[in-house]
Amino acid sequence: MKKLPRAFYNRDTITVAKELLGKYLIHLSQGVKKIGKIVEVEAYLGPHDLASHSSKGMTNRTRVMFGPPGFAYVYFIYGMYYCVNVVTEEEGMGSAVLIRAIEPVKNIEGRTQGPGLLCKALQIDKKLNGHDLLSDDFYIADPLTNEPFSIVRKSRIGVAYARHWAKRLLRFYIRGNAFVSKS
DNA sequence: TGCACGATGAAC
DNA sequence: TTCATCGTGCAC
Repeated sequence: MKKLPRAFYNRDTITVAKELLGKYLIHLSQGVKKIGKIVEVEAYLGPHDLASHSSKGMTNRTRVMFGPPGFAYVYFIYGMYYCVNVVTEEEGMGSAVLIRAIEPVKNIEGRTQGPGLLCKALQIDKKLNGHDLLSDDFYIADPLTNEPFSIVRKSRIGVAYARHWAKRLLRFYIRGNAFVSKS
């Protein structure tokens, strides 16, 4: 499968978010190649986006978000789950796309509907924070066959605190896909 | 040094 | 609607 090039990530965050739908997220863990198809994502635009972690500025936690595109930003939340993001746009922009759900393709056990669950199923944890997605053990690739689908655009989940930014339609998912976390 | 609060998920 | 559970950011 063809790994997505750095240039794919170095573009407008909303464009990257939409184009990530249908792509394969691949993690080689303990010799096992786990593959999931991305079916739901959310765009986090940068420091001006009040729902984005980068709105706190560059801190020890958000450092990776402000780094170059095509790297993984993995954070720990609610004392029990990890969430994966893909850094987008030029270095310093603080923008990223949160992967919210995947459809199991290969070697996946457990549920994958939701950012916390998919990380658990793919065995993604803080060790992968700052990992290059052009590496050979954790990356995103084009699927072998592309099936057409339509995209649903909704507001993001769990960001009510972000005032008007909570209303922005920055969540995208594959219409009708059974593995989307919330319709 | 302490504390309030999540880009969640599951149970009640 | 509540709870589990802990790292982070910011107030003191």
